[in-house]
Amino acid sequence: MSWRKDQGRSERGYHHGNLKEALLQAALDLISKKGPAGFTFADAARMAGVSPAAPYRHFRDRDELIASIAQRGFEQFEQQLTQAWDDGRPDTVTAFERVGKAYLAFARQEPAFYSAMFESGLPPDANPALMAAGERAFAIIRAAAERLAALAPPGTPRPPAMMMALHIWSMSHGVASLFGRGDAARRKLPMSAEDLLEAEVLIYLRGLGFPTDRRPGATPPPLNDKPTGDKAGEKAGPWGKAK
Amino acid sequence: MSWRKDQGRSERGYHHGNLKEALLQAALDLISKKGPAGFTFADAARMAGVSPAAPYRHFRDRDELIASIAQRGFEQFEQQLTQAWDDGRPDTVTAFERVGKAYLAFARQEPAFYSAMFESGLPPDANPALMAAGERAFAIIRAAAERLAALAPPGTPRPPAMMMALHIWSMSHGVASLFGRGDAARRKLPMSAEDLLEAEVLIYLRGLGFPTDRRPGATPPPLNDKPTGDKAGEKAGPWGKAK
DNA sequence: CAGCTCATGTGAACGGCTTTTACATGAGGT
DNA sequence: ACCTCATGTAAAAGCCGTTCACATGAGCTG
Repeated sequence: MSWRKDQGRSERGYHHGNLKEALLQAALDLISKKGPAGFTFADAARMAGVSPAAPYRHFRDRDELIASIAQRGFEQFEQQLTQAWDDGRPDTVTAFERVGKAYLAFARQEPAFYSAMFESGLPPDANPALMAAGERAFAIIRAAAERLAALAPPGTPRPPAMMMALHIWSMSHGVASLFGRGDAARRKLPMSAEDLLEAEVLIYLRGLGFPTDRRPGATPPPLNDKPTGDKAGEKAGPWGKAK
Repeated sequence: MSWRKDQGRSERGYHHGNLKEALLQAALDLISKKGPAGFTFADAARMAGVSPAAPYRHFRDRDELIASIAQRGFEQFEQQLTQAWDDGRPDTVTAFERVGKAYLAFARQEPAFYSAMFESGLPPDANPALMAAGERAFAIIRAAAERLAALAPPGTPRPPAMMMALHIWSMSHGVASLFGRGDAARRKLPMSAEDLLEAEVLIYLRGLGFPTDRRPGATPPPLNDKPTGDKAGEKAGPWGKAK
């Protein structure tokens, strides 16, 4: 019984009672500390106070545990994105930018989930449920892009919503994985990852012809402006005072 | 001697003669097949035809081998980017887009290097040489952005080159890691990763005020156009016929 | 060429991990 | 009270990373 951690609150009998949940929780802790590679099945078992073989009653193998975590991550991710999108309130562009921020916030606040979702190296085709969860999360971005595309200024060609969604996703994921987590490759940045992503998305939207003026005192964007935002009052651009 | 692979061409004596190189090569093979997590030190030793302890004469531990590969990857990466950039010939915008393509091509053609560079989960601060190599590669993108920023159309605020470089990097990395490798999470895309990235960069540049017209018969972009490319002849936008 | 030295490779061993198998426990239904 | 089956344990096999004492022989020195 050397594996028995005495730290466990409640004395438990032969059966744990809630092992599956305990293992998922323990795995989350471990992954956030040591990355998905450093995480070991045995460690999770130890942390849950059971023998190294016990987890096999709940997960076929180590990969299935990680896949479960990734799936759960996508579900929480979907929730966060849904909440950020808030069905496009108060206006489409504002809500859209909020989605970008939520993406980054999730990567930062849930690095374990994020790692399991995007950096675990699992074959995505092997797990239909996992893939479906991922697609549901992406569907939020896709729906937001759809609404945004519908507002494309008249006179300009309407951008395909799917393409916009993929672009936004790649920007968010790129910023998140390169600069998003404290542990990850932190380079000296002239601005925060959040500001970086916000500027990127704004410039991109402007490239599509959306007006992106957002001064504090400004009236809400009419969304049917002239194709570009090049008019008086815009002198700083979407970036701040980056050196 | 059960580990001795008879497949080795030349019969060798007690000493391998070129073990370090052989290990790096073997590791590349293995990583491209099974990802950086699936790669094992012992496997590399087996493949090189030496005992499992031999690699320790050349690498402090497994992580150092992976770091060596990552470093080498950044060096090759820098070469490819430099070549693609070609000092901005024949014109800055064309060369800039070529850099984006080269980024993606590297991720696709050298998945093992790419994994080691960006997905190995190594602490970047622990290895100065590795970090330096990474920064040299990024410097190419940065230099290209610098040249591009200098050509910003007059009348618009000049975008900070560092920010542009970070944006381009994050787009490229985002597309590459989400859609770039055959093995990686391949979702059904309406267009290739290459086209996706190209459109993304073009839209972004247009958002900065650069003219991005690139029809086959068109004259080389004058680069001092009116702020936006919204003029006759532009009716399809940077995307193709995406559904 | 003889001899020395040290980089490089070997064998064996330790501890840890993953996974399997036979067995133990006890919660919940009959 | 009894049975059954999900859940947990113990033990073992096989792999890996890593270390250490020892073997080999390439290359220098004289």
